[in-house]
Amino acid sequence: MKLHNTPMPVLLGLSHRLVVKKFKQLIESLDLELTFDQFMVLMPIWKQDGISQQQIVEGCGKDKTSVTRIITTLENKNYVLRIKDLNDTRLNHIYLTKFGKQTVEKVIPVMRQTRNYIKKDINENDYNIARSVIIQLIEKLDPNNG
Amino acid sequence: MKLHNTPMPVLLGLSHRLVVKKFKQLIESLDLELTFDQFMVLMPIWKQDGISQQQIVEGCGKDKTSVTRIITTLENKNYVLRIKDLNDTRLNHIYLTKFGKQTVEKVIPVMRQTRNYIKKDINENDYNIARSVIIQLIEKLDPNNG
DNA sequence: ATTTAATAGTTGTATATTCAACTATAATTT
DNA sequence: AAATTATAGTTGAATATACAACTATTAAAT
Repeated sequence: MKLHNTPMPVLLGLSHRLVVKKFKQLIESLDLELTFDQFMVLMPIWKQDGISQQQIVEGCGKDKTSVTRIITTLENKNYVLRIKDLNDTRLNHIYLTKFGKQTVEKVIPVMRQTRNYIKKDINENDYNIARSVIIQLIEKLDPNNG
Repeated sequence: MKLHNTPMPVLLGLSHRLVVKKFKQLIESLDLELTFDQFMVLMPIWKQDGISQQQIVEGCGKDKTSVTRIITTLENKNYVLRIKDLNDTRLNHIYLTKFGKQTVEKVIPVMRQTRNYIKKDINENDYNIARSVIIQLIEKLDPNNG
């Protein structure tokens, strides 16, 4: 596949898919029942235990529908608990179980490893420019960011 | 959502989703029964009528499973025809119908418009660096490209 | 205070993606 | 020539995504 004439949207999709694939290969060696997307949802919960689903949406960049369903999956796998707020019953608080916490903490070094692997051999300055361009794209396209 | 500490894989996923969303909004005004991913598969067929599915895989950066299924959808919508090669019957040739051709040619300007919208306000040199970094990522991660 | 609007989350439906296993055919190897 | 391997494409199952419509609850407006 010749990439140099490939439109940006295709490049973004392709690179995302390949990064996810790489991550999966690495996570496989840990023998965990966890997908990349499930991990993406676990991260904000790990960072802030008891976080609401809406806050998770903001923290992982997924649609609220996806977050709802992934949390259901995570609940069934015993990684998290979903508890209604007593004052505002629209709101759910999501907590990591002990098992969930252990799992996240096994994965984090793998995540870091993946990121280092990705960055290696790429000029650091160019890499930062690429990040900033992608962030500009997001801010431009996301109604919540611009 | 604060983006500056967000890991690259998340940024790639988020940007891709938003670009696709933008494209959809624009395509909506054309009143076509066509998704972004279906268009991504149609493009290489439009460029080379009678192309094989394997070549489409290389041309659109999708998995062969996805391509198989999207082509089935496109066939049902009467955008393309799937015809077995007479010499090598493993192989399918995919042809655009008249309707498929008309549809692609309606969408192409919208695609270009989307790309221009995306690029606008972003420093051209930075944009090119971002492209090249993403291409480096892909080449590094894709077994077929490195 | 009652109506209206906003927010948090869920569900249905259609689509897309991935992995693994599979069929069928063609090309290579010995 | 027969056995092996590679290639092209399909299918099943599990997961993820998007949109719209929905419920329930809280906040704001009049």
